[in-house]
Amino acid sequence: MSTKRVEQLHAQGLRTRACLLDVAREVFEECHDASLNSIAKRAGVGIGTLYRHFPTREELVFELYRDQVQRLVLASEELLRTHPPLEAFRLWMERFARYAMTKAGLMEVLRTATAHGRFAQEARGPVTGAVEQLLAANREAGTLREDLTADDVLLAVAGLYQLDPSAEDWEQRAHRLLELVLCGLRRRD
Amino acid sequence: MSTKRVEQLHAQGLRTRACLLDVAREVFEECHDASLNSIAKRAGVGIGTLYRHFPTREELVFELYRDQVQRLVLASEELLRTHPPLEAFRLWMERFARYAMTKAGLMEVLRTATAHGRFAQEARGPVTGAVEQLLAANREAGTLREDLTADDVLLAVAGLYQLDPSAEDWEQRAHRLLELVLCGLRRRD
DNA sequence: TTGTTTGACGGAGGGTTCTCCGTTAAGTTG
DNA sequence: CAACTTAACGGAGAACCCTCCGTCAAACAA
Repeated sequence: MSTKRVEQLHAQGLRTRACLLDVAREVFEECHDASLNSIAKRAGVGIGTLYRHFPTREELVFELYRDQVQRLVLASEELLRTHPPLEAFRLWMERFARYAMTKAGLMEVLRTATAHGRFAQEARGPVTGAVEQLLAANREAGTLREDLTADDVLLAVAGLYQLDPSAEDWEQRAHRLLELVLCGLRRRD
Repeated sequence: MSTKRVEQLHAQGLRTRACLLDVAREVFEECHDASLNSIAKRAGVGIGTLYRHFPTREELVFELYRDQVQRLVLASEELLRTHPPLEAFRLWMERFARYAMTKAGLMEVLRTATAHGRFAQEARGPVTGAVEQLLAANREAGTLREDLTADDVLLAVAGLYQLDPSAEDWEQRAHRLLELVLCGLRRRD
C-alpha cells in the first residue's frame, strides 16, 4: 500500500514525466539535436518542469535509451551461451558498434554510460558489467590477455564515438577498428 | 611591395587579431572553457569582431595551438632520425598523449585536427601526415602490419580523448591504452 | 585634396541552456 | 471538511552562442 501511496503522491509528476519521454522520443526521431525548449513546448509543459525531471540533457537521453542499453547488456549473456567466448566477445563488440551508430543519440548515451570519471567509475555502469562478463569468460578460456580490465576495452573502442554515422563508410571503419583492438587484446602465444 | 600593401590594408585587422590571440591564450590559461564573450570584452573588442576573425571557437583554439601541433608533427621526423622505427612510433604516441592531456584545450585541438569527416579527410590534417611518416618507416622495417592507415591509428588512440586530465591516473591509463593499441598494430609473426 | 571603395568594427537580436522562485494544487492530517 | 504540507508547475531571467547589418575609417584613385 505504502508504495502505491507514494505513487499517488507523485501521480501528476509521473504522468508528465512519461509524457516528456514520449514527446522527446518523438522529437529526437525528427531531429537528434532538438532544443529542450521545443520538447517542453510540444509537451505543453514549462521548461522548468522538464529540467526538474531531467536536470541535464544527458539524463533525458539516457532515460530514453535505458532499455536499449539494457538489451545490449543482456546480449552478452545470450552470446556467451551460444558461442565460444572469443567469438561472443567479437560479436558483442560488433553489436555494440552497431547500436552506437544506428540510433542517433544512443551513441551519446553509450559514451557517457561508459565514460570514465563519472557513472562508470563509481556506479559501475551496466555496460562495464557486460564487458567484464565477456572478459571473464575469455580469461577462463585463455583466449585473451589476462591483465585486461573492462576499462581498457571500453577505452580502446572509444574511437567508435568519433565515427560519423551519416558517412557511408562508418561500418567499414568500425570493423577495422574492432579488428585492430581485438588483435591487441589477444593473448600472445 | 604589393604584399606589404596587402598587409597595410589589413593593418588594423592584423593587430586586433594578434591581440585577440594574446588575450585568448591568457584567458584560457585561467579557465579552459571561458566564454568567447569574456575574451572579446577583455580584448576591448566587440563580439562580432571576434567572430569574424575566428568564426568558431574551434578555429580560435586551433590557431592558439597551431605551433604546438606543428612541433608535435616535427617531432615525428626527429624521432625517426634518432630511434628505430617501432620505438619512434611508440615514443611519438606517448608524446601525443602527453601533449593532448597536458595543455587544457590542446586536446580539443588534436581531436578536431585528427577528426574524421572534416579537416583530416580533405585537408589531410598535419597530424595525419606525421602518423603516415611513422607508418611508412615501420612498414619498411616490417615491424607493423602493412594494411594500416593513419586513420586507423588515430581512431585507435581516440580513447585518449575520453581521459580526464584532472584525474591522477590518466597517465597510467593512457600508457595501458597505447600499449594495447601497439599490440594490435604489430605485425603478427 | 576629395570622393569612393572596401575591410573592420560594434553591438543589437534571436535562439539555447540552465536556475530560481512564486504559485498552484494534490494529498494528508486533525 | 478545513487547514496544512509538500511536490509539481510555469516562466521570468541570466548567461551564452552565433548571425547580421549599419557605421566608420583606412587605403586608394582621380
